[in-house]
Amino acid sequence: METPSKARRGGATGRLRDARPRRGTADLTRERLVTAAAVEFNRVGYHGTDSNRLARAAGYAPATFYKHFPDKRSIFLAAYGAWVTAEWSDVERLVRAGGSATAVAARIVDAVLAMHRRWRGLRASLRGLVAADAEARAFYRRQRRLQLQRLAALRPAGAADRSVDDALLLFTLERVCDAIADGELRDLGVAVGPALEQLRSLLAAHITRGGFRPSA
Amino acid sequence: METPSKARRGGATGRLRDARPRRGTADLTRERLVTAAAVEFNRVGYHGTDSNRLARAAGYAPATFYKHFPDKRSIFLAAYGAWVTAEWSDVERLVRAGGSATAVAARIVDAVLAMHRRWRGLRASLRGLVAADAEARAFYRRQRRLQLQRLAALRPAGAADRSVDDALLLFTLERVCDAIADGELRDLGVAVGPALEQLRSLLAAHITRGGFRPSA
Amino acid sequence: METPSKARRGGATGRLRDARPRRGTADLTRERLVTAAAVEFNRVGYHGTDSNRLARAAGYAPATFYKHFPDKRSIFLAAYGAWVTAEWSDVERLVRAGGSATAVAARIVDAVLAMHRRWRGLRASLRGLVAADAEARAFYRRQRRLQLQRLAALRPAGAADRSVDDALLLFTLERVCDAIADGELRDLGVAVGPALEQLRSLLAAHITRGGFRPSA
Amino acid sequence: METPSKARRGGATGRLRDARPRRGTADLTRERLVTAAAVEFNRVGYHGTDSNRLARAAGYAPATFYKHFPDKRSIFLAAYGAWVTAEWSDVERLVRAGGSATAVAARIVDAVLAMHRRWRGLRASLRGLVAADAEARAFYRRQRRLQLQRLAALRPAGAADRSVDDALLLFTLERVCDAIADGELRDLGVAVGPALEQLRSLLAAHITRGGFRPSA
DNA sequence: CATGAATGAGCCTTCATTCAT
DNA sequence: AATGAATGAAGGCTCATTCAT
Repeated sequence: METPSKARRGGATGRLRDARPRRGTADLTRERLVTAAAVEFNRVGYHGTDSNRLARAAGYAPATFYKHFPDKRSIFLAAYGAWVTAEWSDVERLVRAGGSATAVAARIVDAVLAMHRRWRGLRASLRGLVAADAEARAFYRRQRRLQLQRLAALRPAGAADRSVDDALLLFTLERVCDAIADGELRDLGVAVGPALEQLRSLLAAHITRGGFRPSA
Repeated sequence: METPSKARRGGATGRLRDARPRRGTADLTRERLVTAAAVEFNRVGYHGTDSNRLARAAGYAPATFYKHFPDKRSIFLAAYGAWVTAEWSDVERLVRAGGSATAVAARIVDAVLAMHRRWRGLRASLRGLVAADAEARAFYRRQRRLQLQRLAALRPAGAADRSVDDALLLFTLERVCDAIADGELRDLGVAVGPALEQLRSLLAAHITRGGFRPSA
Repeated sequence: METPSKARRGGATGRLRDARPRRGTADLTRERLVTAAAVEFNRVGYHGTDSNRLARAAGYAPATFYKHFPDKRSIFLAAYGAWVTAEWSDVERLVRAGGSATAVAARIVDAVLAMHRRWRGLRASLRGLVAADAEARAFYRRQRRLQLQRLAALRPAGAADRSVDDALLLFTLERVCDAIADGELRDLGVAVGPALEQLRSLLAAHITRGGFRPSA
Repeated sequence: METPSKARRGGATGRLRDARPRRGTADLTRERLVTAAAVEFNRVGYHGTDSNRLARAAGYAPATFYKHFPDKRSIFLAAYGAWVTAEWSDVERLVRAGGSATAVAARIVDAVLAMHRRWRGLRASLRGLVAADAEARAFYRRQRRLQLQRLAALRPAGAADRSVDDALLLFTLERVCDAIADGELRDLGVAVGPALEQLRSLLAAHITRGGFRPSA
């Protein structure tokens, strides 16, 4: 909803020259802005850049930015939304790929950790913004509720409600992956390998218990 | 209450114990600044105030702030440091008070949660700053290492090393208390009571296992 | 005259040649800023104004200043650079106008003195800045080297090198004109007329000796 | 008048301990302040320090500074006054030492250049302040008039007035020594040796012409 | 659709200076 | 005589945001 991640290339005005990405469709422009912003935020943090630079990073002028987003926070949340979407696409793909609970769990944990590592700057900024800004906080929690729904959707139709366990699982997974990605665990002298292993078995147990796929 | 700089001129009759002496010692001023800043940060967040306002909130002029702190981040970290110290004084007092592992655990969890609730704004700002600022991050992790040491000091002299478990305990305790204090759990539809109960038994088990008091 | 930002809204009837167009080109804005700054510095000195006032004096808001100059020193040096350019345009024009060495010398001295008188505040600030600031000093000396080159360029192609004499001449001319413009000579009881006469014959002799024009 | 350079040591309150220079006579304190300020100004320039630091450099508290000087400018001018006095003591001593005009001239030029070299930071600040501040300018010119009087006093009683030549001489000597001390000449590619030689013969000629000593 | 020059509010910081002791 | 904590005015600079084209 917030993040148009579908590729759209052809519809530009057939001009061949003019290297700069000007005069595309509104959606294409918006997408470029979000993508560039995600990279920028990840690199220097939310407060480490400004809307003029974000626009320039995507190849546009400052005012163009405000044609597509009401403010800086808004594009950040769009970037985060896209990030969550991408992460869940990964997860759902891995679930669909099938295999034993242990195998699926391991793949998911690895994928999630990879996403947290690659985008740890973005995620750190997210935590900062969520801490400081009510609207960002609301958006963040809305995203998490959506995640719970996606998780529930993975289960058979008539399965019992497991939202509490799901929540704690999400919560733990996210927090520990952040801690590993940021080097927080290492700084405390806690070995990463065992912690990861624990995450994997936690997830495997969860799958086995409630099983979030109808069939193997 | 705001700034008592006027309205107190005439009464310079050699009174010794006057209320709020303006020309106090440097230490007293610093302490006042930190205290006022903690309240202010807790109320409006790190980015919600500025050094001039912090000074005024303590009853001083802008320049006074910079006589005591090199910058805004610095006073924030001082405030957080004081907060951690206060929390641990509580914890250590409760440990010394004695009682069954269950009783001690319950008291500690309640005290920690109370501190997180009372100062949830401060803690949210801390997370934001830690996410954005390398020096704040370093300070934060140094504080946590100190906490591990304090925790270890509570155990009998020759006890085995349990730093990994300690770390995960601290981590969980802190994170869950933040989540409860911020209403994050509630927003996800997770009941607070059971979560708390789980925290208490986690801590009780930890005490029983490694026992952090020499005598029961 | 100060800041025409209000009171000019309605008349947007497609007039082409409007007075003082606000949204002009960057170059025009920059030029306006430099011009206004030169006047301002000349009037109240480098430390007598600030970047906000300089912007306002040119009819702009504070931030506009920083779109064109990184700092206050920078615009000052730009203003001084423009001043030097203007002075040398005068000098070169007078040289091209031709006449006897004596006549040319007299005209040049008069022109230079006029420039020093008109801009004595600017020049005094220059000396102050050069005394205090390493970068300003470097800029100033670079300017003087350029002057030496311009002077050399006035001579016939194969003429012998006279850079030492040129330097001393520039040096003397500048310093005495400053002293006269500032009233320094007068304050010492030294008559200005004779001093000027001496400058003129110094310059005339220099012209005759090395002759800085190919043809009389 | 402005600068008490006479040594005064004994009159302190006979205490032996207490390393800090507290509770001396007012004159002694003032002298310490001026001396420390001269060194400080010379090192970091007028705008490179502040009155608090000047006080600390002399071993006193900020308020003490203002017990002895009305403002920062004032102590700077006192320091400069002391500098001029010291320079002229040198010059007069060298004149009294006797010898040929050439020898005396050489010694004086060397002494003056040494003073300019040693205190080039102080002198640069002086030029900056004189450029910016009317009162500093007035003080500076008063000092130069005093110099003219001292110069005149070196001549036989009934000698003719030579104030114009004296002024130009002082002017040239000062300016060229500043230029050499600051490396300005060198930067223009002008050799220092010849320039100095020229200064010496200028001065020697001046001595011979008007002779500022009655007898050798 | 895109532009880019322009903005004004406001933050962080410094400094010359004072006052109660 | 000396202190040192305290000041308030102001200056340099940034940033999210807008407007006329």
